[in-house]
Amino acid sequence: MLNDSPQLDRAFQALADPVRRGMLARLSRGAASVSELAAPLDISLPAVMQHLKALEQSGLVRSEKKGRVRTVQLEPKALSAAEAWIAGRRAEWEARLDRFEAHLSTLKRDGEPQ
Amino acid sequence: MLNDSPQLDRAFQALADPVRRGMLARLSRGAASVSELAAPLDISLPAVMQHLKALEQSGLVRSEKKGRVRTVQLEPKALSAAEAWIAGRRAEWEARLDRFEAHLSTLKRDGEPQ
DNA sequence: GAGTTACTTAAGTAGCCGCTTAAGTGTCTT
DNA sequence: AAGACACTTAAGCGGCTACTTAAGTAACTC
Repeated sequence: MLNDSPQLDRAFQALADPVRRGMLARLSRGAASVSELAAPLDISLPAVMQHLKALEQSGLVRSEKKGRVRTVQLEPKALSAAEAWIAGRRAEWEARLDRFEAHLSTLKRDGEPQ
Repeated sequence: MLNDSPQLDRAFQALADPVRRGMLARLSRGAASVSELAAPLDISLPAVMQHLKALEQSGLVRSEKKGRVRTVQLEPKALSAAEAWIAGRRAEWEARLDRFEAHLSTLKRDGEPQ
């Protein structure tokens, strides 16, 4: 498990903003243009562009321009990477708890050794 | 699904820093004191305290002081909350993809209607 | 009670973040 | 060719972040 990953930094950083999470939520229901992403938001277009840039650099999103319209898509791989990091830590913690509880019940069954 | 959650903001923000992810990784192997957390790090103790504060405010970690030692523990609930948000978006996206592919194979079987 | 240990608080600083307005740049539409 | 549209770039600004050093405070240890 690699904690020192600029890619994970960027992914979690991107996820830390409610505006960007909103954009991701919208994108999870299907690809969208920049203006479609901007429509429900109360911020300027350039601000949206900057959020989009953060999302692209984190790898959470991919976009392509056709004519004058840029279409943005979710990139589930980066989403998985972030999810997996968390899941890994939680799994480790819970495995440790399980071992501890197993140990406790052993003591209960056999009586404290020595 | 709630994107406008300061708690999620703080959790992902906390996860966005490699030092804090390192601390969480250490804690997933068991509780630790502040100095134990600080030992492998090349930063001052006050800096560690500030990271710890970020982790506590995000709910990812809980700590308790006994005598002069503060012991820090992972809080799997907050970890799950962050994990679940990501999983939710990914699930939605993948369900959409599945429907789309099912639709494609319908077309292939039945021929394009109209 | 004097020193050591384990934090803790305070204050200051450099750099990044999210936003804005203003001014482009290509691409359709008429 | 003129205008509208969908971004895109640039520049600036206030607030937050991640440190630092210096100076506490409270709990052990001798």
